[in-house]
Amino acid sequence: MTDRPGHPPSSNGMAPASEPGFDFLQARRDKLTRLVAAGMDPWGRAYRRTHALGQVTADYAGLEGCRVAVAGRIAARRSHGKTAFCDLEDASGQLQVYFRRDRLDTGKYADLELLDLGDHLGVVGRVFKTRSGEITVEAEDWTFLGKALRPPPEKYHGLANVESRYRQRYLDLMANKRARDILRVRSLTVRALRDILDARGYLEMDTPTMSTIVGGANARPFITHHNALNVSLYLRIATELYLKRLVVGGFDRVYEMGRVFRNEGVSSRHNPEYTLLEFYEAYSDYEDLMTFTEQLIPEVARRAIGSTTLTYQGNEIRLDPPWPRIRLREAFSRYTGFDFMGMADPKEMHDAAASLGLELPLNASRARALDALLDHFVQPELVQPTFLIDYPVELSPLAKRHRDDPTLTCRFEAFIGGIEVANAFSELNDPADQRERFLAQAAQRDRGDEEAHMMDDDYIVALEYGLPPTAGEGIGVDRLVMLLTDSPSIREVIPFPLLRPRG
RNA sequence: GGGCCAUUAGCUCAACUGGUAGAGCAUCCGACUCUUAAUCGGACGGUUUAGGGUUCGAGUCCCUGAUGGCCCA
Repeated sequence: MTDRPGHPPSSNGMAPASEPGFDFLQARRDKLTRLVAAGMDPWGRAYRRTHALGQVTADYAGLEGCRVAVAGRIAARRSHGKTAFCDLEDASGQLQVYFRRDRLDTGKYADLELLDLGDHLGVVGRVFKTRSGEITVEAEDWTFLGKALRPPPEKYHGLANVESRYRQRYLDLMANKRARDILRVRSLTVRALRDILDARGYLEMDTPTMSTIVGGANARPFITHHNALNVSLYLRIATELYLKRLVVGGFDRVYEMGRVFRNEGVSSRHNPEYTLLEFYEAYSDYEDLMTFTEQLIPEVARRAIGSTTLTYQGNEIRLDPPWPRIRLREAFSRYTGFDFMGMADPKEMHDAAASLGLELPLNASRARALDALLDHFVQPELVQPTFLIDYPVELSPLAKRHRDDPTLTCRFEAFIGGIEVANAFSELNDPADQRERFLAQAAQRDRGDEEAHMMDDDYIVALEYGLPPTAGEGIGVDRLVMLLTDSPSIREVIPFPLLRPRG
């Protein structure tokens, strides 16, 4: 191998020469070698910053003329012969740095040519404003903090390719401020939910992710295997049944915010794993939870996005209470013109649905049919926050029956922007009724409904020890974040959504 | 699972009815002491998602596959 002057040996085994973009990588590897030759550590050490980049701009009045130490990723570079500008970027924002050859030690200015977009840089200098008014640090010294061996995405358009954005989320975050903002709102949302529940006297618990029976929702589970015990285990689809066991045990306010896993298709509203908040409080009922929910959600919004008014997909939504409460039966009448819940005959339901343009499977159970009708005709209409209440018992195998109509349950779902955000009910605590409901579900399972609830004898035993009157609620955290960030797809609010592996 | 659409340089995008694959950013070389999508001059960069077919000739038309998006189930 022949070395060109100033160009060290190129082959360092870091990537095959056949890889696309090889020349881009090679140029950067060469610079890395030259950095080492110039006595710099290409991977850096801790750097003591006096200010985050955003702080310098925010506190300019107090910092003008002061010496600061800042650090960030090089987002842009403009060099002019004997001067140069760099835009640095960190989590707090951006800041321009100004380099002058006559203000830096010998060689320090020339060494700037070893920097690439994407590298990490520390700079010490005084804060000033340029002629055009931009707050800038004039560098007195700089420290190399970390090499980027690959170029960042295009600086102006960012990274647009949807697939790359999800597969290489770090590039999306690097290039697109909106992606960073969405995940920041997600974090603030999670914190707000925890803080509010903690303040209300709740304890956060961790229940099993793997167990031999799943329940608490209608969904197909993932199956895994424990080698030492030689048993198949399911990944949880909800936290409900364990949390209620904790209430039986005497914790009267508990919640869990954690990942649940549902073995279903992937779509803009479904990721196979997602974050579910469930909370249970003894001696309350679903009416109490409605009152709580219509306060909780606006408060979360206030803390996460600073407002209780938001725009979701073009609709302005006001979250402030009170939210209207509509009986499910009336909602069907209002939005379809048919009293679907008053129909006993499956044929009648089928024909009425068909006249609205929805073909129900002829063998659909009443529960499935109502579910489909709700999805199609009611849910999309519920743009402003709305509680649908009093669901039929077949749709709600874990909810307490209504005192004055035992075919209905004390249950609500909250919808905002056409998205189901919360599902809650007064918990069924009659073990005999619970057993019957499980048996009814088991019968549906036998008829081929893989999403029907499993029989859980151990849970029945727990109920026999006495679950106090309790109200429980589940909130889809991802969907809530979609609303708060005006994201049409759940993938936007999940840092690393599931994608099919590349062949 | 079904339908429709997309995939072109590292990134963002062009390329009309089939006729030599281009630009901007980035990179490299050169100029430039307040620029900011810096500017100016030059250069490098392509298995057009993969495979097959039609054709004198395919980024473009046809078939099959891959991945993604939207809609439906």
